[in-house]
Amino acid sequence: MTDEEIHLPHVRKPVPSLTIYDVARTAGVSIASVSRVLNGHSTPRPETRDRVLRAVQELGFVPDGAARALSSRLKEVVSVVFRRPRAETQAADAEEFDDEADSLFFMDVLNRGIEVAAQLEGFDLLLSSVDVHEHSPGGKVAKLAGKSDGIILHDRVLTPNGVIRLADRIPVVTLAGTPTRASVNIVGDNVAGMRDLAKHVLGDHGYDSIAYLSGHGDSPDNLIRGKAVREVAEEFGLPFEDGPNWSGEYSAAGGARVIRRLIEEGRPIPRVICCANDQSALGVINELHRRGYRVPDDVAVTGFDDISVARHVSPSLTTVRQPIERLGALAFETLYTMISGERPAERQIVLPVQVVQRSSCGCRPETAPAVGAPSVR
Amino acid sequence: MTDEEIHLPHVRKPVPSLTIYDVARTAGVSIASVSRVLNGHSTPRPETRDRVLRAVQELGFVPDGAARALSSRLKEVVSVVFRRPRAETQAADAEEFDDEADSLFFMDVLNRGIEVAAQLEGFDLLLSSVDVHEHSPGGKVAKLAGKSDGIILHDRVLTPNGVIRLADRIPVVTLAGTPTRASVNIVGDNVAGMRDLAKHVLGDHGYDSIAYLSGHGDSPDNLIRGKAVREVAEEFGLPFEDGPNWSGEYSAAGGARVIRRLIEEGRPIPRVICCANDQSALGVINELHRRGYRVPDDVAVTGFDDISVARHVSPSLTTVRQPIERLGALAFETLYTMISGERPAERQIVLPVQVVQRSSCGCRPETAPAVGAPSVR
DNA sequence: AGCGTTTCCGTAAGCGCTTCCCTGTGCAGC
DNA sequence: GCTGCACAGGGAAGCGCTTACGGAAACGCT
Repeated sequence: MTDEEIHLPHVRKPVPSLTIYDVARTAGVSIASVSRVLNGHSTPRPETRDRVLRAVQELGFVPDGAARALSSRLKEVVSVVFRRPRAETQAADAEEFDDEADSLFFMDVLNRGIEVAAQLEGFDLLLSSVDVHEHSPGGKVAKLAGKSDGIILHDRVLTPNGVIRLADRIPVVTLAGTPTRASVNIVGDNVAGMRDLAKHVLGDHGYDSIAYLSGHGDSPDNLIRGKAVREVAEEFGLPFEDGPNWSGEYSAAGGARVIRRLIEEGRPIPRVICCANDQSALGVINELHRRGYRVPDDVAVTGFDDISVARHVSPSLTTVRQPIERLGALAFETLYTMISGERPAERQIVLPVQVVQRSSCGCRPETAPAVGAPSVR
Repeated sequence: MTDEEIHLPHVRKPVPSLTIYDVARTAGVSIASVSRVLNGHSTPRPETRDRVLRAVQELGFVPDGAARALSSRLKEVVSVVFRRPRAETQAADAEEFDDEADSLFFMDVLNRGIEVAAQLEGFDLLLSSVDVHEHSPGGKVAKLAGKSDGIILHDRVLTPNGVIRLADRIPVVTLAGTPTRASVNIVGDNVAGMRDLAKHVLGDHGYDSIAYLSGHGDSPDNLIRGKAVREVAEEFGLPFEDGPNWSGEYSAAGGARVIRRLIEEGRPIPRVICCANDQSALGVINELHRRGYRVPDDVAVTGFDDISVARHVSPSLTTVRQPIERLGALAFETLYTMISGERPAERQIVLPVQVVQRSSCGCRPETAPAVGAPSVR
């Protein structure tokens, strides 16, 4: 008689999972009452209420989200879409993969901000990435539209036209993108932040040359930041560099690569390197150290974002703090009002940012109290 | 007569979004045929097929996920739940918040691994965090169960009993947790990894004392790692320290705090500090530098996980590489087989890890003037 | 007591899909 | 020309819930 699992036929749901009918039966009421109790509507009599709740408790009932969504026309889900560097986890070159992957750090924090804000309204996040080489991410994103009440698009997921088309079907908010007639864009104040930072290094420190190590070429944030640095350099009448040779792709490996090539080709290193984000600044600093350059004594380096490790490295990183989580939260909140049927007040919301002066620009001596910097070298 | 929107009563969906009926009408077929075409079932005639696809294209139709899920009993969604340090984004102390938040780095990478694997099967991730102070996360998690086909639980979300209760209703996989009779646990080989690492610093380098800077007290990973270090220390007959004074809470700030107190209280610093993860190791190293200690010359420090920044800091961090993304992918794959109705082969899957020797243990001279491979070893 | 209100709750109609079942058509075989 | 069969595709049921509607019960008032 020991015949466990002889050949049970690949079933979906062996247990026909309990429904609201089961609860109704157990409680001796109608399904309508169960629903009302569960949703706190139209205050049922306390006694009925108790009966239902007891039945729910006893059976361990959890209402099916799909059925609720279908019926109430609200899924309580918003999708978040971002671009991911590589298609496969099992990429051949794991090292390379990791390096690319770390450019996602910023997004992770952003997503967390969205998530926390969403929880407050009882919404959950449907997270989805599209491959950076995906030709038409439109299809994938459309599928998500079917699973959610609204969509938050990170940088560079869809073209402005794609965004418009999507936004006709479902509320859309973009992060660090560009606003369209149908979607709202949320962004940090790149111009003010980068200008302040550039003015600080050029003005306060008086360095005599500067470069912008760029992020992804098609990222609006990147373009704007680079332009800001250039403009400040011109205002100061100082030499400025950027372009294809200065493409750090937002990653530590990318930043290091730029420096490596620079040195190998014997080109001069500018006195200041303004990086598009913190990750690439980390790579730059590390590579400079490797080659025997001192930061900030020989070269000053700055970042952007103020990710948490920025203050835990030596030299600690001078950067521009973006209210990352707040950006995410605001994205959700905006989307939420759109889902509720209101039309958003503005097409774009710009959040203030703030220069954070640490050591890598030359502001603070590295090892404050004691022995000379044992860190760097 | 200019009475635009006199007082339209807060509608949900002004546009009664198109349905499969609209497509059917446009294509001149029945909804059954549309459904069949869309799902590739029972090969309809090419001509019909084209008509339908053209209609879909023309209208920009996207099937409603909730309706599909309700009908087909498959949501194509898995939930991922993790603990989040603080409740509110707008926490008063932003600095503090960030520090806590960076302990989430590991999870983000893990989640990415899950996500990529899920995409391969057409599944999406429903991301949800529970507050670390939440008393009974069971309710929140139960709600998620209603929205998904399976659940992946990070470290310390539910008690083993809670996991069992949940796993009776829906497939559950835990990450770095403990296996139960109904759920599967996926974990890196903490014991082997930590033992190898400890043997390396104690054996190969011959250091004479060691401490374990712990992570969260109730994290299984943390407990096991600490135990491994202790055992190796005992095998070598060397002094070992851990305990409440050595609680780094997995964060850079936590690691720094431990060192700060240690120094302020004038207690001796062990020759080696094995940290529970990379983040806290970063904090430790930074604080040691601040106080004038050299790493690895005065104190050797190691991490765990091999997050990407580990090789972009100076000194680069000796650590144990976990196949983080692979862990996540495996979690999904396992969950997927469970959702498909198969029972998992094992209650627990342990993935191999690997010691990565860099500078912070004393292995490599810091400023390598060389050009070549800055990578692993 | 009689009537109008209000409250509570059951009935049933969907929500937008998938899929079973069955009809209608075209075609091969006799 | 008739029967039998394969197959494309339509009708309709049903997934598990919310909610409009309306009946019954309970209450307040004259």
